[in-house]
Amino acid sequence: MPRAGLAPATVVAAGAALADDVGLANLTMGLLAERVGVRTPSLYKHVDGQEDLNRRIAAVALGEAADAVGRAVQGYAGRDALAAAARAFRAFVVEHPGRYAATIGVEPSGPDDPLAVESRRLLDAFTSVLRGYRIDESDADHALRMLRSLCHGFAALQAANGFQWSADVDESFEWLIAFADRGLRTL
Amino acid sequence: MPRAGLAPATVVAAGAALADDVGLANLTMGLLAERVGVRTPSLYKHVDGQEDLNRRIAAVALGEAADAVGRAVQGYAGRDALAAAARAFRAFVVEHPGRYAATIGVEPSGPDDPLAVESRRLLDAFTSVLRGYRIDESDADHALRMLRSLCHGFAALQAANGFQWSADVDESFEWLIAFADRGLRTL
DNA sequence: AGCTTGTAGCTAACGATATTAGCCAACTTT
DNA sequence: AAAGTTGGCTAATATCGTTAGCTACAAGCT
Repeated sequence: MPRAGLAPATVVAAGAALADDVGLANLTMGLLAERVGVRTPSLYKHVDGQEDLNRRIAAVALGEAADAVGRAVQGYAGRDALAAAARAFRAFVVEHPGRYAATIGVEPSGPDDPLAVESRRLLDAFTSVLRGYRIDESDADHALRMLRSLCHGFAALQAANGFQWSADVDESFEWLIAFADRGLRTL
Repeated sequence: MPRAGLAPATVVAAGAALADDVGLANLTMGLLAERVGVRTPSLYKHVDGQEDLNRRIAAVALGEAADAVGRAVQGYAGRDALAAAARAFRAFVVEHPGRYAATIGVEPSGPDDPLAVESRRLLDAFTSVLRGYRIDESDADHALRMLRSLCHGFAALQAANGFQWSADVDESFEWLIAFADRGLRTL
């Protein structure tokens, strides 16, 4: 039996892709094993179990999101930066619903946990957006939380098909960006 | 073997309470059976399986949330109504994280699905808040979605311990209410 | 009262899934 | 080439969700 040449990173990447394909809830060890061409128990040589796998997928997702947002923001400031960041974030969630779902509800075990590191990177990307506004020191944390809540809430609701009625979702999102921008400019 | 005198509603209520206690992810049929004093398979006489149970819990949660928000809003308008609604909603989510989690990702099967009915009631409660503001017809849907995203996002992030750093979470929430109020008044 | 009938609850059993134990062969290192 | 490390395998176990089929309780009818 020839070796498959797996590595933890390979397994995690495949897991993330599979989660996007079939939904995080349907991500099973058997399915993942099949995807990487190996029998189920072999996965445990690379990953510590389902919880560990989930954490690793979440870390990857947060890192990718941070990259996407950071890249999108480059060269922009103020409203343009806000719009770019929000759009990039939402695009990521829409394209990768499975791995994004893995990030919901996971808690970093400590400040050195890759999860915490990547999470901080994503936060930093949004913080840089806020630098384009004249925001009082005392408002900074609140504003950041507002942005996160807005983006996360919208993305989560959309991913869950939470917006059922009429109006166009893209239009609502643009409206929401304009709303946040106006509010941030008049603090 | 004396009968336990169960009814679907009893089972669902116990399931919701149990979800709040142990977390939705740890809500198992065996645990629920034990809680209501019955063997596992007996639950299936009242509920159609785990998915059905989840849907029913979600419907209950949405109904309760709608009641709470509707009650809180009574007698208030404008900013006061907004603050009351937002606080009531968040309080509900914080006190009932399990049943609220059950509402995320469930899709009503049709317009008569209790899930859809209760969901609409909650939406209506928030809509009534918006009536206190001078909002253009074309903005109404977007504003409603903004409100939902904000509330859901904040509640979800808090429930997941997503706010790790310094600033006080309650303070942030009040800041967020003020932010939304200002934005809605200057549409 | 006795009989009938619907059904709540039970035991037994099955299938899926995560996980562990223990073996063996394939690479790596010297 | 020998030794050691380790990735992959088969086999086995535990936990869940779920179904099948039996039994006995309770309500209604004669």
